[in-house]
Amino acid sequence: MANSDFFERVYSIVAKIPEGKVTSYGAIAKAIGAAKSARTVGYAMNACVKLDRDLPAHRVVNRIGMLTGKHHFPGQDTMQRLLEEEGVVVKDDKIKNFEKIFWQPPVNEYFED
DNA sequence: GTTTTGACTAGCA
DNA sequence: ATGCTAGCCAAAA
Repeated sequence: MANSDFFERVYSIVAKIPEGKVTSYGAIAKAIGAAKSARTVGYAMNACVKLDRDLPAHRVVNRIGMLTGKHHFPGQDTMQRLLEEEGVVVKDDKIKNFEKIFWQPPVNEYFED
């Protein structure tokens, strides 16, 4: 199917992140059946910007909820601003109540194999 | 082909 | 608790 590419799998999950919620690279990696590929997930996100994807990359942070990828956005504070616009509280480059607004991506059966 | 890189994570000092 | 090291995987050079 269209998700044959690793990037497409990542994009499929990221695109499903509810507004006002966030998730981690590791969670996404696990959801697509590549729990060890958390780094590669971030790699895909960097590529997604170049591809002009409408993915909510600002909702994806590392496992502790820190905005590690903020420097990759057009503006240095763009990521945080986008999050705050959705109601996500960000403090010192870290998401407040991270565990509260954490969104666990559903593991699609198509990704299991 | 091999090497480098990176928006990660878990473990250890 | 904070900081560093090593392991991990996929794409780009």
